[in-house]
Amino acid sequence: MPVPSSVPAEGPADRPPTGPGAPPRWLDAGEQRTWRAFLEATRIFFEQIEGQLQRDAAMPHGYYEILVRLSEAPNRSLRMSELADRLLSSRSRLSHAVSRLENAGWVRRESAAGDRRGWLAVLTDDGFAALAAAAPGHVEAVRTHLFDKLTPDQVRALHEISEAIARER
Amino acid sequence: MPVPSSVPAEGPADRPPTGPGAPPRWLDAGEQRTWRAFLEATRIFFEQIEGQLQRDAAMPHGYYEILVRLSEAPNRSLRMSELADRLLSSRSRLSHAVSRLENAGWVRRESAAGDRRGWLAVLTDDGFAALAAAAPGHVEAVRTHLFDKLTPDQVRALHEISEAIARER
DNA sequence: CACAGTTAGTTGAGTGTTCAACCACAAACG
DNA sequence: CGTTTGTGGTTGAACACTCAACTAACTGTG
Repeated sequence: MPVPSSVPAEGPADRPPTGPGAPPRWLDAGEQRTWRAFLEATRIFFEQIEGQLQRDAAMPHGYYEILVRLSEAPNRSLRMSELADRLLSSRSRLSHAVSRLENAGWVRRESAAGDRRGWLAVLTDDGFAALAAAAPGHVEAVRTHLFDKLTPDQVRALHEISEAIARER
Repeated sequence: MPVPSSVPAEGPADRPPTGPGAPPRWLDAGEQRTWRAFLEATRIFFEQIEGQLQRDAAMPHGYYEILVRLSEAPNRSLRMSELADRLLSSRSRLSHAVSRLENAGWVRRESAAGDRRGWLAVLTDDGFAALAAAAPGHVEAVRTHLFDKLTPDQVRALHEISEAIARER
């Protein structure tokens, strides 16, 4: 017997409509199917993306994104905190990741002018080359496993759905 | 300058239309926006889900899913390989995870009858209780961060999109 | 200008995932 | 039947992420 298998019997009628004491708003059968399909799809998709990048370019997708953001920035460099914000990454995660990218010679740290607490992450030429080498295979994977599987209407819908999910926080 | 910033100049006209030698099919500006919105949405969403479960139930979402699948199975038990298949999990990941769940007293291993290589993962009463305690908060989070943000049409679309992405592999 | 509070960033420990190597048993094959 | 090949599952090392604690420098306030 699954725990949230179906809508359970309602609690007493005088319960408040929300809050910690309220009965859980279980998913109905259709929602349950949508939820599991969504989990399955994202799992399969990101596994493909991650796998392709790891196999062909020896980097996790998160590191690829760091390189992309840096490559787009003026002077191919960005303050650590600014980079973390754009990537929706914790400072800690970014700090660890940049350390590894630095060891690989793809990124270099430079202390920020005017704020002695601050550091810039700078994309090196080697880093740019690694990104340029990785990009075609990665884009192809995104096409194959995402865009090619959807109709133009579905792509539009996915865009709107994504923005709705990301809205507020 | 971003690496895949726009559609690049086409290569020689006698190039093959696909294969490793073909020019990359870069994302156009709209696809790029959709792709980034999708990444952002999934990142935000899973961070919420993971965070809620970690805070309130001290388990990662992957472990919650193991408990759910076991709770749904006859005798609350499943062969390791069957469980791995249903979760789209590697055997290694599942093996490590079940070891931890075993240490927590939430799952127990039982050798499978008839195949001395095989093992069953069995949900314990403590495990069921932990799942039952975690479920309401988790379901609420799924509602808040997914279903509540979408219109019924969008939920339907998300279901179809998810199935399309998961189709074939 | 002292000092309380905030911001930038790093660090290390703990946890989870991957990958390749591995052992034990089962099935298939000549 | 004995040997090969496949399957079920585990293991340990390497890597990545999280969380909390921490240092250092900046900012605002009286």
